[in-house]
Amino acid sequence: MVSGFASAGHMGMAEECFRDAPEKEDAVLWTAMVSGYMDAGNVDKAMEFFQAMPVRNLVSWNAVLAGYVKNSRAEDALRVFKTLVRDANVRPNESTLSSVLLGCSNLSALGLGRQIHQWCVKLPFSRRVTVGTSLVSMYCKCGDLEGACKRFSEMRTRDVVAWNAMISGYAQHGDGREAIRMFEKMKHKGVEPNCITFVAVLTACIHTGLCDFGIQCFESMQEAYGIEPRVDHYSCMVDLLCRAGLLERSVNLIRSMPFEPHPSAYGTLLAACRVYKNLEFAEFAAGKLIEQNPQSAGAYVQLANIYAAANQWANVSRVRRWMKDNAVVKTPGYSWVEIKGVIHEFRGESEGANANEAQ
DNA sequence: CTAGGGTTAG
Repeated sequence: MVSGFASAGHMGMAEECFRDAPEKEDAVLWTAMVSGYMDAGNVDKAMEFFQAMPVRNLVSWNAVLAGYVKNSRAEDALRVFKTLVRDANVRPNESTLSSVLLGCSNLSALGLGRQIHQWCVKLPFSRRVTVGTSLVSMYCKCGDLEGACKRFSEMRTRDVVAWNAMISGYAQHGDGREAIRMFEKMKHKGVEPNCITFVAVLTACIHTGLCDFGIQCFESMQEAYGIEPRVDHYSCMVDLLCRAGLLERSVNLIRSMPFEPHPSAYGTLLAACRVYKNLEFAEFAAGKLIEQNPQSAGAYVQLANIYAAANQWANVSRVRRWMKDNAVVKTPGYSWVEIKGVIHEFRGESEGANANEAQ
């Protein structure tokens, strides 16, 4: 019940249940509170519970480790990992390693990642898929693509997740063609791609400018693999089409989506409209963005700039009035400089909906 | 109760 409330984000209820529990020594109960608060982003509360635990097991330690990483506190995660290895009377397992390697990735701490890699080779479970995949991912994110390839080739079994890590690694490093080659190889080996595979492949297409192949993938994921595209797939497609200058196709795709697109899709479109000087679609994209977030200045400014570039000054002032009517708050820009030990702060113009001087 | 893979604009 405690973990039920915790996973639903009702920490108040979870805490009530926790207090009423008959067995106070139960590590499972305490760990549910720790991970519940970690998931809710309340690291301090989570650690209060962890410190107060009468009995800790490996899962409790892993919950703290994973929680720190999730809440972008990788340094703390690594600190906990050191104490875990040194003086906690628990032996790390796969999930310990996954979390700590992800922590290394977030810090781009390649040296430390390598050290942990060397150290974990000796462990009995080091050859499992999960550990291998975590290593591949860590090497990719720390910029050592060669290291990632080595780990990948050492793996005895490679499931979808392992392939996805390698494919997206190539895609992230701008080697879209190699990513696509891996994708073909994966299919050849009989591993079924899943929805995340296609996000990685579409990303690779974006980076490599392979518009037609991307469209082909998008279609085949539905027809050949029965995977329904999600918001992220649509976002990739919008980006792909926009970069190729196919604005109309991109708008049609957005219109055909069975759900609301991610706001960034409109942002991508708007930016592309500026490049390709398309006023009609710019109005459409900016309108949607403003509808979703009328107080934010970004879309108005973009739109006004597009009109200005087309010498449509009447429209520029229309956008300005529109901004005023919606009481747009422009977050003021700050800058500071240190002169002889004194910090001088400057604040940009904050009021006034002057679309030209913004940006 | 913990734990491996994911993207894009400016």
